[in-house]
Amino acid sequence: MLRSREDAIVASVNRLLAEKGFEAMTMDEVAADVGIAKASLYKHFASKEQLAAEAMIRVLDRALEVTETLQREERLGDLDRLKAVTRWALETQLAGEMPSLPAQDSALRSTLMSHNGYLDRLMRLSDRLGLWITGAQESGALNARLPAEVVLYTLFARACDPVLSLLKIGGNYSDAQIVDTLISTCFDGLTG
Amino acid sequence: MLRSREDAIVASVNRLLAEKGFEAMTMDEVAADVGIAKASLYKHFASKEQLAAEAMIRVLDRALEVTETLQREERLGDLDRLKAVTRWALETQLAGEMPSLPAQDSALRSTLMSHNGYLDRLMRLSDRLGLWITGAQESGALNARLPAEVVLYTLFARACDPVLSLLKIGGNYSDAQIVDTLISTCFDGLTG
DNA sequence: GTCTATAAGAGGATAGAC
DNA sequence: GTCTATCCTCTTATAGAC
Repeated sequence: MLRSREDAIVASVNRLLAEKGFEAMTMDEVAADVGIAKASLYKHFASKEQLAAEAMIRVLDRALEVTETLQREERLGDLDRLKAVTRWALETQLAGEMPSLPAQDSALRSTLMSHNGYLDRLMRLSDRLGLWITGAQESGALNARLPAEVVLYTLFARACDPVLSLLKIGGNYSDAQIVDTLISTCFDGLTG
Repeated sequence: MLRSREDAIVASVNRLLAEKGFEAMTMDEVAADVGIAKASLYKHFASKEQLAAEAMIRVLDRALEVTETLQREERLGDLDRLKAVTRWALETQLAGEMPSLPAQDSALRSTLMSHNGYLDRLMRLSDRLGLWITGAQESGALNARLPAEVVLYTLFARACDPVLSLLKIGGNYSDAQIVDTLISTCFDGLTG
């Protein structure tokens, strides 16, 4: 019961973070969205930063599940796997479930960087993606002149790319078209 | 004299916006950075949002100058021009002079969307880039299956791409390497 | 136009009863 | 663990003297 209440809180936080970002999200909104008093939030989580960290952990866990499933698909090449996990991230963003954190907020960053649960998951995910990246580079499917670090950062950034929300707001394309287009521009570039 | 004072204010705002973003920048910091009292700021500019709009206008004016210079270079193709203006944007970001605004803040967005000076410049820039985009697509230099809107949004987004600051923080690459790499991933993709 | 001082309000976090 | 009520700090913006 406590667990499901906390799940509900984190689910609300996740959605609000995706919708408005960390700074614009207020603890009053979270409490109202969950349907409890603000003070009760603090019985479950120590701070707004901790709440954001829990939401990120939830997303990282889902990403790790996705990568594990893709790893088991033996008919897939490493480039296919990278595209598939990118597709999952774009679809998650499209569904309004990809929390967006500020790139440089100091208070939040220091909380995240000292949060072992978060760091552990982030490193496990980075390691797995790193293996796919070097694998795809060795097979020639990915540009081998790009440092693996650049590829990794690019994929993480594309998972939160504001281009998706601009296209969504424009309303001229279906969700599937948006995802396909962004996969194409990310991997094949604008020159195609 | 009034003009140069206001120039100094906007220059500080521009730098602070690039460094910390709109929400993290405070009017106290701006006043301290310029070296005047906070109340004096409000004799020049009505609000924090107006200040951000002025900083954006300054950047858009510089972008328009860059595009005009590139338009006059007759030996360049449209794709070369698009790459050159993207390069300028990345170098501006590297120099800590590209203001970063939140993608979805409502108060700021409504100020910007009702600011004629801002809107006018944004549309003039978009129009010019739009001509280059369709030109490059017609000559086959740019993927003609991509809607011009997608290309335009992608270029705007890459001008503020967080990947640049991640690579800069990492410290493993020179500024020139970072810019070349991001131009490459943007136009040629990760597959190369 | 610049300053000091302060209003006004938002938002994170807590006290203390139940 | 939940609530109401409140604290406290930060930040935007303004008042009013010079």
